[in-house]
Amino acid sequence: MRHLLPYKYIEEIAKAGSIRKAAETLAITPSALNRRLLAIEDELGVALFERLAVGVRLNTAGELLLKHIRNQMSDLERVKSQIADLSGQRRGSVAIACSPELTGGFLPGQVQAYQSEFPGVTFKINRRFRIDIEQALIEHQSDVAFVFEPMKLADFQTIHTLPQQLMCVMDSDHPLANKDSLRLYECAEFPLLLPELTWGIRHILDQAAIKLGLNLRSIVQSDAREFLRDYKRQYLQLSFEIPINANRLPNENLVAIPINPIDVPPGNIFVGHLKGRTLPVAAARFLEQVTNEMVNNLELQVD
Amino acid sequence: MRHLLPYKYIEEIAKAGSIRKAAETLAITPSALNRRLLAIEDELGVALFERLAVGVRLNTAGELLLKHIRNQMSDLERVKSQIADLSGQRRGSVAIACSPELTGGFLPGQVQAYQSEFPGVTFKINRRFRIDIEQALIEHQSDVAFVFEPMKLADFQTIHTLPQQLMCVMDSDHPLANKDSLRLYECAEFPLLLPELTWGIRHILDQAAIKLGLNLRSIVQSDAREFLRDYKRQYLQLSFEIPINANRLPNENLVAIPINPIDVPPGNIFVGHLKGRTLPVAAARFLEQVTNEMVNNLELQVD
DNA sequence: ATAAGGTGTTGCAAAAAACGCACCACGCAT
DNA sequence: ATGCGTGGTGCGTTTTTTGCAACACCTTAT
Repeated sequence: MRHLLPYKYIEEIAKAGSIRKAAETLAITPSALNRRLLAIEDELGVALFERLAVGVRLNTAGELLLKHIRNQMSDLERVKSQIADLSGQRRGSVAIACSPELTGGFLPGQVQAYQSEFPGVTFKINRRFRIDIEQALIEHQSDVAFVFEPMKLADFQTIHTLPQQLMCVMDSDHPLANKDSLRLYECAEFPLLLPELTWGIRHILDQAAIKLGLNLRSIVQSDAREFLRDYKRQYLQLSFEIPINANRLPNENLVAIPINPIDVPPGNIFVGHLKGRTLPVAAARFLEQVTNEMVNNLELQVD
Repeated sequence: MRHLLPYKYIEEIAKAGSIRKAAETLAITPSALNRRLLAIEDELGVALFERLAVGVRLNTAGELLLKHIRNQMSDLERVKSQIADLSGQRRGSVAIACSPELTGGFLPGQVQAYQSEFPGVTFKINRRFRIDIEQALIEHQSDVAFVFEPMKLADFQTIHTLPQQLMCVMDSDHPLANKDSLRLYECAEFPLLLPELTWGIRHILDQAAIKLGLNLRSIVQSDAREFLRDYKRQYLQLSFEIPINANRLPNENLVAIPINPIDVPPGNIFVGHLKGRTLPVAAARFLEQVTNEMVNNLELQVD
């Protein structure tokens, strides 16, 4: 939409923190961009940016307007998606923010299932830590979010929650491999493969360890899921997973055993979107599909 | 805001039902307006209007977009009001839709009180029947609404309700004037001054009369409050009022006596705005003031 | 201190977009 | 058939926007 180009300009200037840099990415001259900004500020009667020697920075008024701009642009996308939908075609783009715990297995399968039915819909999946996910929604970088143990829920509209009891993953010939359930102190006696502090799994484990007075010895710590997956276990090392991934273990020699809920309370996967927002058709339908799948197929697995 | 002129154009075309007529009120050539419309439709990839021989009419897609446009414009007004507010100045415009029962007395006093504190704020008061008020909110013609006995509340966000027991108004030397409370059959024996069917007061009275099997004899029926006010009572005529107006009777010779709630249940004044909308600062503050006044001063009067 | 490199801003001429006018094709009522 | 109204279009003109260059200012490195 050409007519709300000024909005895009403001957004870009705010992001770049400099008119000249923004002008470069917008492929126009700094002078032209500057004049448009001045024109808008003149119309509004207030400055939107404060001018620094090194560039510009959003004003309070600017922040207010920028929020409106983002809302407005997203809402226009939603309208366009609705319009496309009523002519029979299902098009659009779904931007997903998800915890690193959820990048594999279930979610890709759901995206694939949706896309096989509606090939016109494109997806963008962004891996975000639990502390960053809400911000991604606020900035309208993502339409929907799948978070394991979110930090905040202030601007988060929860659609569905799925409890996940932590599981311990080990080689099938591990001393603990025959148990039905594990206490945390049993795990603590072995070297561990732990994710970074930014992960929800790690957060739950750390809190439990503090409560129980245990010391978890981390041998290898990584924020790359693939690394932990392909790393060959040795010295009886243990790692941890959540049930939604447990039936898709990378190696057939591995087993996953649930940890006793007395030691480690179950975490929750939160599914939702930005509060107060009406989602585009494609995103809403996808969310519907996923929550249905969770209710019908995943919650039964817990039994 | 010059840059969303296209939105204004679409809105005007939809209202006028013809490009040429819209062009006239917009003070541009039909050709220019037409080309802008075509450009927008081209950008969206869909027609927004269906072309008839006598003009144009909104498409389904057009209705969708128009709703977005109205939302967007209102929200921009809100942002502008917020921006003005944080620079200390309280400016803006408050558009009020209110039932004819509420045009006098209380509401003008409230507007006056607010305006004496914030002279920069302008007001628009639109008298609307109970059946039309919600539509006025939906079309963003009004920011806030004061309705006596609303018809629908589907898109209405209620902020406050104030119960109003109907009162009967008569000359101070009327045979009924000494009573503390009136039964409806007592009133039915005298000629009545009734408002139109579109009024909430009339609706309540009619329903009560049907339930009790009474026949209310209307001598003068009018939808103009001023007429009923200035009309000189004769032949022992009675009229009806709600308590919020009862202490501002136009004539000192008149008295207002409550009707027994057994016969006529109390009606309600609903105060609120469009559901899902964030009001501009001025409108929100005004609403705050009015509801405070209602809670602190009016509800006590009932005792 | 001085020079260099960055920032936002502004005159001015060129380019682009929007506009008004006249005109066309079409549908409907007289 | 004949007006009269409608939306759409080609073309010259006007208005707006853009790009270029230069300016004034500040920060940072020399």
